[in-house]
Amino acid sequence: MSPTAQRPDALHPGAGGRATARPTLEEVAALAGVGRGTVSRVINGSPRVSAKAREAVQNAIAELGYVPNRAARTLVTSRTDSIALVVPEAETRLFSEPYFSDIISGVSAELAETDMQLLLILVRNQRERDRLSAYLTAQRVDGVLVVSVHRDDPLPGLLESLEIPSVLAGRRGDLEPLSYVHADNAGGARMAVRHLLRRGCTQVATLTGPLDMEVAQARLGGYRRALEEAGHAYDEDLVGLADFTEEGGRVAMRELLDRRPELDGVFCASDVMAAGAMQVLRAAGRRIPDDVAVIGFDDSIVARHTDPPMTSVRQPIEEMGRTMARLLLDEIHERGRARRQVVLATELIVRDSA
Amino acid sequence: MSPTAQRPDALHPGAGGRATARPTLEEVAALAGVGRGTVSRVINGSPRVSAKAREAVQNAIAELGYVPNRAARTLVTSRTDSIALVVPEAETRLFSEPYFSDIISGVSAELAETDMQLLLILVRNQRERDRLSAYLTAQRVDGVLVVSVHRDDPLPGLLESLEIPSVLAGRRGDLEPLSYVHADNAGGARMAVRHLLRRGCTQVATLTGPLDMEVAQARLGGYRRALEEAGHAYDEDLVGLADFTEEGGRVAMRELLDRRPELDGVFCASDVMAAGAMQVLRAAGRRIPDDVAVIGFDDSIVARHTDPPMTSVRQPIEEMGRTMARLLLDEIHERGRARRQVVLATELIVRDSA
DNA sequence: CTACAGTGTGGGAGCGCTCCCACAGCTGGG
DNA sequence: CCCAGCTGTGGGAGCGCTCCCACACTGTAG
Repeated sequence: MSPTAQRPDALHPGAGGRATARPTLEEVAALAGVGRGTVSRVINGSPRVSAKAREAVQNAIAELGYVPNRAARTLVTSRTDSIALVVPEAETRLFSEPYFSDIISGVSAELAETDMQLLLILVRNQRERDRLSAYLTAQRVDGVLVVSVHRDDPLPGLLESLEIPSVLAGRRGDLEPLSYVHADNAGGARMAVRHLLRRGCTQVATLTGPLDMEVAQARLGGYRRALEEAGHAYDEDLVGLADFTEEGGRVAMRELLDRRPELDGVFCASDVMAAGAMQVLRAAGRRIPDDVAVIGFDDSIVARHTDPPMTSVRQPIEEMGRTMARLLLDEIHERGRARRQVVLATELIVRDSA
Repeated sequence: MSPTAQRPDALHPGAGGRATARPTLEEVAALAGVGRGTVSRVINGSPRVSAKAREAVQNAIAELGYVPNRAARTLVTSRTDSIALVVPEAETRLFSEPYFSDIISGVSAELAETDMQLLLILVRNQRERDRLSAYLTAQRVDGVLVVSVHRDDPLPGLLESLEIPSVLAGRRGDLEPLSYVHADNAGGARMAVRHLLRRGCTQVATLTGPLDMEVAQARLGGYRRALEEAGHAYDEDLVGLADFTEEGGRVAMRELLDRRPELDGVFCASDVMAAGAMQVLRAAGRRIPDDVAVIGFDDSIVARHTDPPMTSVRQPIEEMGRTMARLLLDEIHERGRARRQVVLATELIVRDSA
């Protein structure tokens, strides 16, 4: 314990040592020799302050290590300077896992510049859903991000009627009134199927997600469109209804093989479904990609580790998070601005499975 | 718009229709025919209230749909009723991804019973680290959870000196003064290596994580201990230093094969390293598990999808999150209670790679 | 009958801000 | 010369709570 030993104490340079009470606006004002109002104006960036006063205040703030008390500010402005990221828990498990952390990472990156706080709210049952309603009604956040939506999810409706600024990842349907950001699911699917056709597949099947989700619908739509553009008739027997999960992919793939043993390509609406499908195909003695080419969706971590490594459609998830945050901040600051929609491009990552 | 059309409006049953301003304590008091103090006592569960008054207040609260204003409460109590989950971003990428969501899921589950809010703070560079310091010093949270720690991470030291209740996932070293929760890394590693020995391996190598992390050290320690217990000398040539990543695993595995071509088992301190190692082994013409048996750590999603599916050590991550939250709440409510440590058991999930 | 604990209660003070009104000082036009 | 009209400024009021003091109103002991 030498006197020069550095201690992580660097935050009260002015104060004479131990952690005293936090300085208030009034103390800053006293030190700067101005009134409370002037200090407040400086902090909030008002132009109506003389250069001299502004400098005095800034020095005082630095000297005291002043940080505004958020609660006091919230009490009078009824802004909270915080937004909620709501995750319907059921979805988290379905989506490829990195999705979740990447969205958060993007949102957080965008928020880092502001002094907004990010509140995380997982909703896993009706009770928690009710709590969330009460929470939102009590105006405890300035805005809401929703990570994934089912067609019949009541949450977006609630947000709409409460008129809370909000942005969804994905949408409920074509005419989603709330702002949302999503990847070009249809385009990605179309790109994948075209890739299969180009490499010579003539019997291209698909494994879908749960069709009460717009993402699943959109990916199926892209599949269908690519086939039709290439002059193939849409054949329902080539469509395997599944649920984004590995086990669902296995089951649907088996049925598909029974119905259409001659199929030579499969576009899967998620990587884990594709992984399941690949297991089934291999068990059935099909070589990948020679007998059957397989493409997944998400470009998640499993895509790199299947055997062979999987060709997959990548969506810019972190960018989606960033965009969501940006839209939300806009909506919060310019109340009543029109809702906005953003579609981000997807990309085909070609590996060895197709 | 029929008059009976249901609107999601159920939260102001007493109010005569449109969203009016939120009711205050005072209005509740007026309606219940009591004073402000009595209402406050009822809300905060004080015993010094007559049954009659309590009932009147509860009715008034229900009728008005009253929800206390958090900011006002915070202003006077200087409790914030929120805790921060801090994620040093660099780590997130290293750890197998589900780790992150599972910890959050556990924490959130535990918090659901309380009215604590969960704040998420990602720290990815020095600037954000500074902001966090200011944030914590300004007492904007009642407690802090830290998701993963390096030996030289300054954050735990800061938390210690600010005396903020905090719980770490993992620890810096043997004598970690802060509360922490971690999996039995050493035990899991030992279990894995014993499994390899039991199946007949005689030359068991290991791939380590970065040794400035205690987890990596502990897993290496478990490896060493199992070998010594079985009467094998510790052989440095069988230890490949890596960094938890897939590429790191590949590089270290190649070196290991050069040094000790006769090795017949590898314990890897993470699944993704094991996946990288398996690629290298296969490329070198080794059959898994017949020529070389491989075990990973984390039992993450990749473990199920490698070829062959990987035997791996599972840690109870969600349970870790839950426990962290529980310890933190205790520490917040009983200020100055002794720091606590919790170690949770790991489990060997046997698949086909060993 | 007075004294005196012990309950339950009302309401003032005050947490640290922002908002806004009043006012001082300084132009410049009539 | 006065009176607008600008800046820039100080400080009162008040946001919605909790804390705590003072004050009934009981009941029991002296």
